[in-house]
Amino acid sequence: MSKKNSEPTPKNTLGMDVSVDCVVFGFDNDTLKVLLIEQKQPDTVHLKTQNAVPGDLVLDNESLDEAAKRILQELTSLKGIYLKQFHAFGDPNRVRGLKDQQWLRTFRVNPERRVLTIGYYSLVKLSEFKPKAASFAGKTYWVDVYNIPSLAFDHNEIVHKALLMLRHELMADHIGFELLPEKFTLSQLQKLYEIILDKKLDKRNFRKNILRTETVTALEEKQQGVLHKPAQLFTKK
Amino acid sequence: MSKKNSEPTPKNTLGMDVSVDCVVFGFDNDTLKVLLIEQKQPDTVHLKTQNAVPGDLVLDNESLDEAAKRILQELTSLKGIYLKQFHAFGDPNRVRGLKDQQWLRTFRVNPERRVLTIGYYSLVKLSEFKPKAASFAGKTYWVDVYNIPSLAFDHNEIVHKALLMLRHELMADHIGFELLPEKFTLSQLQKLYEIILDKKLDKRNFRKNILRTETVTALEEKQQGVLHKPAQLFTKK
DNA sequence: ATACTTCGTGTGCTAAATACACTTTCAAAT
DNA sequence: ATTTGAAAGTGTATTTAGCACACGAAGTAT
Repeated sequence: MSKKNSEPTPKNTLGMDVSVDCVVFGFDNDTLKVLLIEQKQPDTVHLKTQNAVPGDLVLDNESLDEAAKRILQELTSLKGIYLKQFHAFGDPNRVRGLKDQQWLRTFRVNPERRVLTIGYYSLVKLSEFKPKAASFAGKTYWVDVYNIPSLAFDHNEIVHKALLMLRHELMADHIGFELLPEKFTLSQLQKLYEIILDKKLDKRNFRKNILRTETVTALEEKQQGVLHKPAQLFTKK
Repeated sequence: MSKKNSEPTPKNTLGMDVSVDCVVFGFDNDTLKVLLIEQKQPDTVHLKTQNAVPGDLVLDNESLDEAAKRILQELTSLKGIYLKQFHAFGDPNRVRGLKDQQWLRTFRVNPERRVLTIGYYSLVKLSEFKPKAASFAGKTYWVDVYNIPSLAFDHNEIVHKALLMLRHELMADHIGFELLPEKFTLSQLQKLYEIILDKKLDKRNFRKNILRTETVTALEEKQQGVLHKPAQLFTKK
């Protein structure tokens, strides 16, 4: 085998760890929230814990989409969650914090190995969400997407980009109801849009638009127990 | 160090090879083309060579964007080429062809290692393109994007997705002129749009639109050497 | 001079986007 | 029973963007 002749000089024999990070969005009727986890800390280290977006290494026999689905299901029991790959983050210096390196040294078999992460975002019905203990996480929190604390690694950048991509897709594909309960009113939906897009919308025009796209259908049912005129309920078509 | 207590079971210590594949688009005034390379073949194997999209492993100290830029510059001397990450392809079975595995065995230090690839597309001015010998490539070809032969790995899928993303971005950001010479006529630009979007456009409406977006500026110069009324030349703003 | 070819432009029509305000319906309180 | 509060639900007029359509102008070649 005359490898030498035809072969380009072999490069990068180190390999990388590949992880998937999920920016999980939820909506509580007032604010758009992102799910954070408290990073597990080494027992011996008594620093303040860091928060992060849930993520994990991609297993050897698992596709990226499968990894993302698994991460979500380790945090919650929900099935059929909306999930979308949005960007790969591969800067060689994305892990530069002291705490980040400490964390890697404790929880990774090969802490020196470069880590590439594939960003996904997912849309979750907060009403149905029940946190579960996940192997990679301690406590979980929901925080306002417009007021995110400083996160581990490059997760602030990841969340920011996820929001931009979500805005894009909300306009293009009207996926907003994925964040609402099964049954919802058009006012709820409008408020959701206003918060994600960060601007006020006109009620009548909004309704015309949504009804024209035919992504939702009216139910024969009305809101109950509100102290004003009850709204008609809708569901996704 | 009581690792055992706080640590989730370590997973996936194998690591992956991460590569970047570039779908390079060019335009020759009639067809939208994609740059393919002839994959180097092991000397001892006398099979028909396969074609592929240019790509290479990401080096240890290199970001994804840098890797993409390097791959392009190994094929051509051009600088400042338009480049955009569009998707990560990470199916564990993306390398399933016999030839693909043979190729990996010859040209990769760790041929069994799973390979993840990050897809980029780039827009190149064909007129200025001069192919260069790249370490990872044999000959290079331009082929019609609507008539792509069977490619190595999952590169047919990669090219297809790149085209979809290019269409999206062409509409949103009017990046078409990246495929044309410095100076171009609006008719050339329109033809480019028609070919990328695969549909006919109305001349007057197209001009109104382009001029309204103000992505191009008129030059004080006209086409020369054409056997009809010469068109005004434009350049990107 | 003529023929040939593409360039470059204006208008009317239709559809979509936007701005805007009042009446209705229910529950709660009196 | 009546009133009050609070969001629901609805129509129209105006502006703007999208679309279809045809002909004279400016150059080259003979």
